[in-house]
Amino acid sequence: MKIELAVEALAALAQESRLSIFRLLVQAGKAGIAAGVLGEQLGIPPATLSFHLKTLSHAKLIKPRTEGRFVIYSANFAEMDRLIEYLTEHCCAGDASQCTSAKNVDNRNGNPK
Amino acid sequence: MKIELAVEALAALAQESRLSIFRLLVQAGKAGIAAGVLGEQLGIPPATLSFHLKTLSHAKLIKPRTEGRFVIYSANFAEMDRLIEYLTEHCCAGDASQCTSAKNVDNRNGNPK
DNA sequence: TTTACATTTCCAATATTATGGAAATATTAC
DNA sequence: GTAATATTTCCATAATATTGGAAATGTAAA
Repeated sequence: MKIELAVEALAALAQESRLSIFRLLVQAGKAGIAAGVLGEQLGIPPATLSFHLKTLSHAKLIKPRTEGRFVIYSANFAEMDRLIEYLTEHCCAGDASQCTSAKNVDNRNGNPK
Repeated sequence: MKIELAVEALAALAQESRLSIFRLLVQAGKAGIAAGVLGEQLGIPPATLSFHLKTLSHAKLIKPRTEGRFVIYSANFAEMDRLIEYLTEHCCAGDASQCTSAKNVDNRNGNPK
């Protein structure tokens, strides 16, 4: 992943309305949620919602699909994983003992987590 | 984690210089890197660097420690993990089959990853 | 084909963030 | 002390993002 893409994805998530939208979509899974339902649940007016959905879509963090009059959005889990991988890449230069992150601690030597 | 904290952390990372700083520090592990070295490696002037380091510190993504005249910064792995957990919380409502994320697929039933 | 509904685009006002020179502060070496 | 080095604060300028009403667009049901 190039840094420009990572910055765009992070910027897309770095706003309260958009982060709320994204989390609802992550929780909803493949089924997704219609734009109008998102707006109603979060109390965001249509124009503002559309602006935020466009920002998240452009960052590839969510994907729209059309069903009749509705536009259903769902999270792009692959892209989210790529972003997380980018953030943790080469963590502690591959030496887990240099790292306090539980996730990265190799416990075969019996070290405490 | 409260949403305000998550937004602050994401906003801190959503800028090219700061994301570069953070990644260098993640790779450096506990040892960390001095402010001046970061500035030199990334070609960022002192005032600008200090502004960005303050932003990352305030979001608790990095931690400074003083060693003589130097200020050594290191990544806060625990906070990074908390952020990632917040992003992926309740993913697909706990039903991995609703989710295309390899990381979240439970393979005990022999489903393809 | 008219009507209703869902969503997006347009636009202007407002708010927030980034940049870096110069000066101030802090620490160590001489 | 005085000089040298590291980092931060101050500040003005410039750039970018957010908001939501009103109008436009797209879709489907009556």
